[in-house]
Amino acid sequence: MAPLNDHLQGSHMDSRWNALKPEETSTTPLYLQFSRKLAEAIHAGWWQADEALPSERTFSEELGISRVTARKALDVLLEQGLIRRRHGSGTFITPRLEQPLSRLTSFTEMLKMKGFEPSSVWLSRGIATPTHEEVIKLGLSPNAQVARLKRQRLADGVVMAIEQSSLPLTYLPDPQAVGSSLYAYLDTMGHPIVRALQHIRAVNANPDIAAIAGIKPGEAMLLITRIGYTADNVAIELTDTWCRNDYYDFVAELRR
Amino acid sequence: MAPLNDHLQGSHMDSRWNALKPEETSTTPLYLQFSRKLAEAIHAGWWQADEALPSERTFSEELGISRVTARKALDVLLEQGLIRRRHGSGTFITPRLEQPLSRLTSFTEMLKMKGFEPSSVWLSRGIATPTHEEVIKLGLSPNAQVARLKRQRLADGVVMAIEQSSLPLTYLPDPQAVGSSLYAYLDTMGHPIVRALQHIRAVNANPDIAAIAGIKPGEAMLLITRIGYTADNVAIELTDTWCRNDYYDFVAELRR
DNA sequence: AAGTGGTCTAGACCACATT
DNA sequence: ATGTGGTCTAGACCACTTC
Repeated sequence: MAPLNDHLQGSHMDSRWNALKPEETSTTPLYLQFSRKLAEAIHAGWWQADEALPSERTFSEELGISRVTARKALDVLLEQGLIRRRHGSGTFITPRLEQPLSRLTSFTEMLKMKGFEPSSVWLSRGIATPTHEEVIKLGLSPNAQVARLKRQRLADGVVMAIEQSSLPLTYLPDPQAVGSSLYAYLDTMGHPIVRALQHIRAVNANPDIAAIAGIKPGEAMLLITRIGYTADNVAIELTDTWCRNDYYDFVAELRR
Repeated sequence: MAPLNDHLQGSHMDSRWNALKPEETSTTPLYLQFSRKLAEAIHAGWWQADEALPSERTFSEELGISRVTARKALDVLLEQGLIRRRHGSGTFITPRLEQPLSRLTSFTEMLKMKGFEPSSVWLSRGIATPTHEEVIKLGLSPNAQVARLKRQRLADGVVMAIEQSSLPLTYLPDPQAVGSSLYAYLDTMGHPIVRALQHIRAVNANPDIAAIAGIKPGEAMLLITRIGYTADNVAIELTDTWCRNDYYDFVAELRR
């Protein structure tokens, strides 16, 4: 028991252990319950940056779960970049400044982290005959039609990106029904997108896009083409996002 | 024993099991040994796309390792997108077409996958006084100097990218000593880079870069700024990579 | 009903870091 | 020497898919 931590070992920590304990009634896996609760605790600032968490064995004993399970929960947070492990030394909170890591920080996530308020404005929503690209990438039959959605993405009122999505009409029969979140709508319709492939490349803004985005034609933009798949591995979403490079950049963390 | 697989269960599979068995002498963890060998086997085409692998229990018994260990090895390949699991059904090879997934496919990786032969040509290697950006991002002291390396990245003889790296002179005292791989050199010097943050954004090519890259000024390029960290979490590498957008694009897979 | 992946346990040993 | 993360085991039960 390190003396330095004594102020945390009394009733303070007792109530904290309780907050981390798994619910008897819940059916979700123990390690997921614990990993979520621990993530909340970290975000709530229970520990300082670079401060060591309780050891895996301590978690195990205090929470009444096996060490393997506790460790598996920590694996999840490690994967998210929330914590780091030092062999023989301990498990540590990743400093906030270095946290924009994880896989690929994107879209509204980054904006929210930077403190912006994201919003969006519909430019058009309707039904169209698919382009050649859409037919191929969405695997459409020859006469099928697509729902096409186009909108501006704003942060604090400034246009940051233009987004155009196409979906087979069979999956989105009424484009007008989509609220502010396409993904949320697909969830409620029973066709959630669970996986997506994103191609990221650079393009010069064409006059149309430039006008809508409020930049000069020819300016470099990031063009992200996303293909979204359902759990059945069917491609049902093709989205192009033109991002203003002066407001947008992507951060990715690589490890060896 | 499914009759359909009988042709794989005889001597064929016997020799295969041996190829997957861990080495008695090796000190590397069992699950890593197995995961590597299995990855090789998959790339060697032991199984077809969408074909089921042997079950976790089968691997466990045949290889003399516990199921937990076998499963942990499979976790690694799952993470890489090489396999997929279907609860109650089995573990399956990911079709090649969908494999450019993983985290973020980049640089020479993608080229090699597409069958190109990567190479590089030095444009300059020397010592310089750091820019303001370098001082800040590398945390240099006021009078420190940097080693600066600049090169063309080619694939099958065509320029695909321009890369400029800066490192504190203390970590790279002799820029001329670097061979074809900066990372390999740093490894041998005892300062391996284990983690890197990459910022990806779009820029218009300036005349200098355009000339070297063989494109028109103003063309959109991907600019990747990478900061590489050692195990001690010290930033020792700052690299800008300008990528020709007609040859380069990044692919990332997202999951929910 | 049988086979598969998904979760969980209790205990063990090793390698590394700190003291 | 002690504590920590890293690996490994043998066995168990559940949930899902397939037949």
